[in-house]
Amino acid sequence: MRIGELAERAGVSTRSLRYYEKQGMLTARRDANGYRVYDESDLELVREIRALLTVGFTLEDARPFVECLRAGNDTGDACPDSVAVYRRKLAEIDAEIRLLWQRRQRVAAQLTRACPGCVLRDFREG
Amino acid sequence: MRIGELAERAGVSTRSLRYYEKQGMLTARRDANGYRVYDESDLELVREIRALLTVGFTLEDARPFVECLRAGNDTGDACPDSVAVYRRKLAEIDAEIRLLWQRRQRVAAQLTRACPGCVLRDFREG
DNA sequence: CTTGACATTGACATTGGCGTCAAGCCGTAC
DNA sequence: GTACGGCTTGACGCCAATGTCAATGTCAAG
Repeated sequence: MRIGELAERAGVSTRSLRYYEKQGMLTARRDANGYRVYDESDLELVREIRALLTVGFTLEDARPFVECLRAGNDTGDACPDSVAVYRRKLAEIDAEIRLLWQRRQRVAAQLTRACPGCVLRDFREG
Repeated sequence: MRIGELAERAGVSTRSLRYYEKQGMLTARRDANGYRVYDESDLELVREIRALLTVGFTLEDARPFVECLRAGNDTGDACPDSVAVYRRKLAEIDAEIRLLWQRRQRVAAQLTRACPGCVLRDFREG
């Protein structure tokens, strides 16, 4: 299939597919016209990438998963590098949540100080 | 005082101060040389901005606080607009935390599936 | 006079994942 | 032949908050 069909089937823009290719996440054969040609495995690959991006992974984070799939595994997370990324991302997410929570506490404290009753009123209203 | 001293005392770069000025967050008198001249109230203002930035506010978020201080209030959050920003930021932070939490759950589920025992082992180790 | 520390403005680089043109080639249908 | 849609590459825009030149001006000390 060509880039338009792959984009359609994977639910991404053609722009994104070319971007992924430029980042080395995707490779495409070319036909006589120079048009990119993809097969079913490329579709799976793009779907893997999208699934990871939607849970907050970066493209770089997704790289080991892509390489794992390319190596012939049926899932991208069948390789130790991918599992390591899972664990690292979990830690990152936890750190972010802690940071956000601290900020929340500080802002809530400021709000309470600036406008006593505001926070309490929130709880009663919502 | 001039820009270098203000930067030093507020703990920011001179580059940042000029940027704040370009964004309309800070105004400076100029002496005969064209050099920016600041007073103590400007220092307070910059400190207010920094305090807000460090809890995750954007410069735009900080604008009502700056205007509140300029209006003669002794704290930046003495005005309703500032309080409104507090409330909005609280809601934003809560939304972010919820999103991160959902992601965390999904990643944890994937990790468990890809490597049963990994998550449990984390709890035992740490 | 020169050096050096400070000041000025302006503009480009960074990070990420694209959207959105722009200009042109390819192929098919009419 | 021409119109249309899909493909190609390339490049700029966006968001935030600076960092980092670059080229030049100012001022006090030696």
